[in-house]
Amino acid sequence: MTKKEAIRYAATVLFAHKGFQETTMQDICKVTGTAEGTIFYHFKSKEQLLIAILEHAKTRILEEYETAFADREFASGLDMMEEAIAFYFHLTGLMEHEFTLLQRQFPHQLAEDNSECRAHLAAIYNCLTDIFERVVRAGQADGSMGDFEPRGTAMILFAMVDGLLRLKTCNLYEAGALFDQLVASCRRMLAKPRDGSC
Amino acid sequence: MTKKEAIRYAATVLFAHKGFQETTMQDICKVTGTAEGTIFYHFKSKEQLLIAILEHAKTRILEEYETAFADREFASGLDMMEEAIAFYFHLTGLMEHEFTLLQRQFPHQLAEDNSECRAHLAAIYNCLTDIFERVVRAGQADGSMGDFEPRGTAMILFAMVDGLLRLKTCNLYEAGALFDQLVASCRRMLAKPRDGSC
DNA sequence: GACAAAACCGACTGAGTACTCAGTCGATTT
DNA sequence: AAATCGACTGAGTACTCAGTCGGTTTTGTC
Repeated sequence: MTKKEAIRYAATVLFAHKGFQETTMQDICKVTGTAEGTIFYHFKSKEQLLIAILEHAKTRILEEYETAFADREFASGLDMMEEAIAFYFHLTGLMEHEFTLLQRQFPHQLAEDNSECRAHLAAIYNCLTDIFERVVRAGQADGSMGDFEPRGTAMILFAMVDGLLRLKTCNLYEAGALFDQLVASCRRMLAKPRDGSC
Repeated sequence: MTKKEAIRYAATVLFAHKGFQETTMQDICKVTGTAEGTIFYHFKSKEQLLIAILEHAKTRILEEYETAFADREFASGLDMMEEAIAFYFHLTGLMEHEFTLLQRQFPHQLAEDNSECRAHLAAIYNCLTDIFERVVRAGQADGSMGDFEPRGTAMILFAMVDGLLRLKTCNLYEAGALFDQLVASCRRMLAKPRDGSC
């Protein structure tokens, strides 16, 4: 790992767990064993360091998405939904620190007046919500899901998974323990309603 | 409004939207038109000011809960669920700044090594999640809901509502627009499965 | 080995920041 | 009229932190 990568990684961990403002450049120095000047040699400001972290996270998330969903076939929309939730859990395990960071407000705050930051965040969230929208459309196409408005339903699914992850971040509940229950709940929520005629 | 209340209110708004570390005591002075010393006369430190805010939020939430749910009868668990979600949306409108603040990490961070703060947060989250647990138990008692593990189901419901609210806080989606769809989704998720025999 | 460029170092700067404290002022009590 | 009180003031203090700059080391190339 190059020194630049080490700095970015250390900053990711520290920003995620201590906060942006709460992390000093000297904290990053201590962890990586570099001098302050070195950080500013590679990243021209603390803000640019954060943006580099977000860009890297975006790139990795899009890559993981490609390998997980490109050229895949699913038995039904409901099965694809299960796969999508599993992918989300897998991703948050793989990129734990990055997701903790994304759950914080400072990236969204920076996004308000920094278009580069805004673009990275938008790419990440579009990718994550589009997965669920694709799921709903696929389920409706193959008849395994009811006729619900796709975008809104996708946002509800995303809110469920993301909300559950937040409980973990805030030490309120161990999200992983609810995986099976979550999938079962989503199946009942999305399945085509059986009409009473029989 | 007394000066002390004005300071607490201004701090709530500023902490919620700018962050704790990012808000200076001088910011609060400007908004309230007081001198710096006055803040420290009423609250012995910046941290104690935050704790006072959380205590006040806790008190109000518990009060609102009392008036909304004490001595109420519901036609069924499913109807009570709808009422619970409506209550949550109502509350987040009423105490917008407090909820934005609760969605931030710094209260949870302070809670780690401040037992007073931890107690206030625990009281708030226990109240909010207990509502949903009561809903599930009531629904199972009257037969309108399936036989799902109550605590886990309550956490999923809470994650849905809280996750949706977060989308709003992060400017990703207007949560209110999904209220009807959310309620309908939860009904399908919780309703007793009709077995195929007929 | 010579040389340039890239990478790295760490003491230093100056703009803030939380908190203090001696003192003001109007109201109430003695 | 004197004494007491408590809310409030704002300049001062000790300290922190992002960012700079002049210098040193490492690396790649001929």
